[in-house]
Amino acid sequence: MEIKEGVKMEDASGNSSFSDYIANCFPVQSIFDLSSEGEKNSLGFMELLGVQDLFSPPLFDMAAQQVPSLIATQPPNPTSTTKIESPEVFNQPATPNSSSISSASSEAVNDEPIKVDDQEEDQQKTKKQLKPKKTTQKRQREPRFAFMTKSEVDHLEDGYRWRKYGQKAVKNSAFPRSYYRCTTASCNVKKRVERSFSDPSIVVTTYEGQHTHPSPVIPRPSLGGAYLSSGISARAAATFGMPTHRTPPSHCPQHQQPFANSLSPLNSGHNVSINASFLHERRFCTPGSSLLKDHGLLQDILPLHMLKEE
DNA sequence: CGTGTTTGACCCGCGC
DNA sequence: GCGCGGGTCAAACACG
Repeated sequence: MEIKEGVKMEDASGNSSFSDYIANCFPVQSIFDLSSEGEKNSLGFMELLGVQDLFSPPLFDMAAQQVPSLIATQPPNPTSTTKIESPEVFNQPATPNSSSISSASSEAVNDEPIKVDDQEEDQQKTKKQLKPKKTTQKRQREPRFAFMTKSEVDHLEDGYRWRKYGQKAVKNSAFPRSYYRCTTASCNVKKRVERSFSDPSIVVTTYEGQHTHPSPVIPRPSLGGAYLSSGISARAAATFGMPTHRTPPSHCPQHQQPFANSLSPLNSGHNVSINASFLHERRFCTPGSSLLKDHGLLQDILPLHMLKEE
């Protein structure tokens, strides 16, 4: 059983797709559709990842600059995109080995990058429920990203600790939706986990907000380990809820294959983007590969050929 | 005892 | 205004 993930567009504000989000070892598809307000959304991918404060700026400046443009220019793929149900847009697999259905989600209604103010607002809005006082300010939501993961388990390991705070039955779905919140005190990241109505084997994990902290689960392991050795890869993956090998779940034996060659939609024609963040994983797919020299964090960000060029 | 889950109640936004 | 559905709270409970 393989895990297949993707990112879907929450609320279907757009329909451009990253149909080839992740292929080979970890076939993940995604759409980081920033449409509607997306074109003017300056929210960098890494910012959305919540890693902007966690890693060295140059690398992520690059990614943040390139990724949105890729997103903006990423044309809808009529051959691989299938609207299964409205309003959410799903992506049918474009490749045989990538059966993940995915689309990207961002509810970044603002073109402003996420700032601390947003987090404060988020805290306020949560408290607001307890207080009868109602502000006239319309509730603002964090950017959301949804991954569709083909898995038997609902709650996938992503390196972060989550506390379930609610569960609701979903209309038109036999499967309930679970609500999780990052257990870290200062972190407001939430995620929803639900099974796809159209395909119960697919788990839709929707992340909302950004982690304000590194992944608390299992510190960086030694090189050559079976787990991620890259904080970036791990965090990037974890931020998006991508299963990593940092915490190989016993309940998920071989489901979670390392993802490599990932995020190809972001990657198409550019080879620079978040997908490179998962490049590292490939080393686990092909451990014998001597082509991959250790470039440290850079290797997690830059594709191999770029490293060679530099 | 600390942490996480369950679950009914409540709040809020939205459409009619 | 009302009802519906989504989202959240928080007490009770389970577990290691």
